[in-house]
Order: sequence, then structure tokens, then C-alpha cells
Amino acid sequence: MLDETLLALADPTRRAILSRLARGEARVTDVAKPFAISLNSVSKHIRMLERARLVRRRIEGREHFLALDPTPLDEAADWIAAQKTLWAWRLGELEKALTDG
Amino acid sequence: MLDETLLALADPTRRAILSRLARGEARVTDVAKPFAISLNSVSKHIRMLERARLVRRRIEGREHFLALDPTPLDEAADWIAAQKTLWAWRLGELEKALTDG
DNA sequence: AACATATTCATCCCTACGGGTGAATATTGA
DNA sequence: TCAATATTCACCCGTAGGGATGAATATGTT
Repeated sequence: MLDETLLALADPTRRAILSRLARGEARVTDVAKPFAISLNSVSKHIRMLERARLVRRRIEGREHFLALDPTPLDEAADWIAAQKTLWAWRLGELEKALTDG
Repeated sequence: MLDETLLALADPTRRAILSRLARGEARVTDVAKPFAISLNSVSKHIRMLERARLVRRRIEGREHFLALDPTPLDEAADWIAAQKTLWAWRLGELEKALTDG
């Protein structure tokens, strides 16, 4: 799932959609309104966010309400945090080696 | 830069390359060795990692030595952490509203 | 109820790009 | 000269991003 999560987050439009949804549940049209791109594109972006499990959809008649699901963010944050630790350790060793030499 | 960073991280091969480089500097061939894919593909992945500023290249004769640059990870980690906070706050408000109602 | 209208979202088609390969091309090392 | 290192090129395949069109649902009017 990490692939889909990071791929979904790698687009500024999708990140903006997530920021919008962080202010509260919204319909597809509401989400699309601030963007200059077509509603179709927004719909596709939302589908990618759903595939990444970052967004859930609740259908009421013709209206589709979107809400955030923060769960996948944890996995992404964990991976990045782990890498930062590893890299910092490695660079620290390198620094030490340079200092000793 | 956040776009390139997250896009670069969204591929398992590139994440494996980063993990390899976390163990120390390495040449392109060394990095490519464990993978079943061709050297060309690895070269392309490395270029994407360079574009994302996650990897730096030092050329010595015919050998290209690759090393990590952890800087962009901070930006990514910060964005995710900020979103987690915002989302948690929003979901907390929702919880509160449901409890009050 | 029945029909027209407006709104919402999905589907079809095209273009661009990521990911993969093999072959060709410098460039350096032995 | 010959082998090793890495890039570049041309290409194929799958998919994301975009506009245009169509289907489904809700709303309003007679």
C-alpha cells in the first residue's frame, strides 16, 4: 500500500484535495470547485486517493460525500522516519570516520 | 520539490536503492547488482532520485559513486506530519460533534 | 403522474510519461 | 587492444491527466 500512498501524495492537486477534505466532508463538486481543471480530472484524482485508502466515499442519492482516512499516512510517515534514522546514522559514521582519519 | 520527492519514493525499486545506499556509498553497478532488471532501468531510477535531490553523484574516472542526501526527506516528513495533525484535529471535532449530538 | 431540466459522476478517446528492454556509444582501466 | 563502466537512443507497454460525451439521479413544472 505504500506505493499507492506515496504516489497519491506526489501530486499537488491531490494534496490540495486532501487539505480541502481536512476542513470537513465534501461532495465531489465542492472539492472540484476551486480548481481550474475539469470535473473529470478531479474525479480521477479522487479515485486514486480512494485506491490509496486515503479517502472514503459515502453515496447519498446522486451526491458522493468524501472523507479522509488518515490510516495510510502512518505507514508512509513510519517509513520516512525509519529512513531518516538510518541515513542519519550512516552519515554520522561517515563523519566519525572522517574526523578520526 | 515535494512532488519529485514523493514520486521518487513511490517506487519499491527506488526505495530499495535508497536502502542500499544507506549502508554506504556505492557505484551504479554495485547498486544494480541485486536487481533482476537491466542496468538501464537502474540508471533511470537513479536519475529520478537525483532529480528529487535524494541522491548525489561523484564521478571518478569511469565510476559514478552515489551517496544519499537526506535533506528532501525532511520536507516530506514535515508535510505528512502536518497533515496527520490537521486530520486528527478534524476527526476529533467530528467525534466531539457526534458525542454532543 | 409525467415530462423537462439541471446536477452529478462515469466513460470514451487521445496524449504524455514512467518503467522496462536491447543495442549502440563514449570513456576509463588493465 | 580488450574489458569494464555508465549513458544514450529507439522502442514497447501500461497508466495517469485532460477534454468531450453520455448515463444516472434529483428537482421543478404542468
